[in-house]
Amino acid sequence: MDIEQALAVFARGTDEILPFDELKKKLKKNKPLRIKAGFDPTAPDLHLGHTVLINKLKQLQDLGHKILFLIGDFTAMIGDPTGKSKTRPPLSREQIQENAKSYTKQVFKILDKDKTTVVFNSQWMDKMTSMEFIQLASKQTVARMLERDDFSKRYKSGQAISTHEFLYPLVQGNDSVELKSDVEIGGTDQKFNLLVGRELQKQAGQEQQVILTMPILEGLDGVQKMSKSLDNYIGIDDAPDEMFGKIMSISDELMWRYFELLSFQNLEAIVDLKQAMTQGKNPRDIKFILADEIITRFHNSNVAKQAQQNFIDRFSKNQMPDEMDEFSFKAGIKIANLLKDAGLCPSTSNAYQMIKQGGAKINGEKIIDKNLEPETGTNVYQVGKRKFARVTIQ
RNA sequence: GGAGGGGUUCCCGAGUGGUCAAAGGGAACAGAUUGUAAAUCUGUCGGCUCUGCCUUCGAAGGUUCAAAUCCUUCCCCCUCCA
Repeated sequence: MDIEQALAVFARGTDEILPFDELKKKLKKNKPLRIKAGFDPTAPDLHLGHTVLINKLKQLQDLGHKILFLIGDFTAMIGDPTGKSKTRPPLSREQIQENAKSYTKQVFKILDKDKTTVVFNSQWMDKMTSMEFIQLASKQTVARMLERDDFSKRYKSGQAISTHEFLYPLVQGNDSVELKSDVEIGGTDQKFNLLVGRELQKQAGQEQQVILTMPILEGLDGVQKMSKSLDNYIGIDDAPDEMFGKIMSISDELMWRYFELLSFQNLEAIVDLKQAMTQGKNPRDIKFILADEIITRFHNSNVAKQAQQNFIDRFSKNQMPDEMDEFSFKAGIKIANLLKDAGLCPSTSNAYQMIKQGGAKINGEKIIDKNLEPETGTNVYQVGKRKFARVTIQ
């Protein structure tokens, strides 16, 4: 493969590559590059948002470059301030260990385990003395830190910024020095942190890393970035039916964004789909294609087909799902308590409201009487369109 | 260290003694519509033994028939001056 082709692989789907010419120079040396990507083990489950970046790593790995998969176990204790409007609560060592384990396990669904080097930044950060840490801190100015969009916003709007949050970009940058990385990949929101790495490498007399930023994937709401804490994510460990449902619930507009960032289909194929839609193809069916590809990737093709069938049965034909949680209660229980205890409503107050609004059903029949005490027998209870439970009254 | 401003229900944000479970907006949830899309309309949105009762307005005390609102102490945040 020549350099131009390799560059095309680097560039596909990226937001920015800075500086582009330096990447070219690095590639001309015809040696495997050291590609660094850092992950904060704050959330134990990977979601599709993370995979935008991991997919890119996979592509570069296939080109023969060396992937340095950095788990920021030390930095996690600081809490990355990126994109946050508030200080993050620091994590304990134990939590981080747990999260890191589940991280690597999931990541190797995409990356080739044997060709990936996993490193933890505590490996060198734990050995750093206070003096060295202060020296590190001296390499950046407060004014420069405040250039960061999220810091300056918080500062201007009168929100707290703790001093330790300034240390995050420095530690991340220092990781690049330790790893002698040639390229660092991150989300667009990481741009500042990635650039600090360049600066620190320069001060350390190293060849500077090229930074490559990937777009941030929006969550199911289509507005905020996909994240676990906002609960707008599709986890790569999600059950097939759940994945399917979530993908179907995204807006048409967002669907194209997902195609662009998550699908491995080539760009021409996506253009064809867009054209088909303007010519009257049901957008729902195009979403089916997306769902199929993604579920096949993380599960398999058969399950993906099954998930689609389940979806059609349940929502298009309005059937009940086959599998649901089962509960058993003693006779005399009031309907509101039953709905709460079966996990269909968060509280009895909420249950009364659902009944009032006609959102609660038994075997598909709306519940009218809010004081109902269901008779003995097994029935399917439902709240809204997607919460079901099979309940036996004894 | 000094001066001032502020902490309200998931978020933003009104409320300065009773009419406050607390305006308004956002998010979310339910119903109608539908492609479990968007948009729109309607309703809900602390808890419970649910036409009533209980607990919330940074924390703890106090004043009062009555407090998110007044007083005291404490904790936290912000701004300006040093």
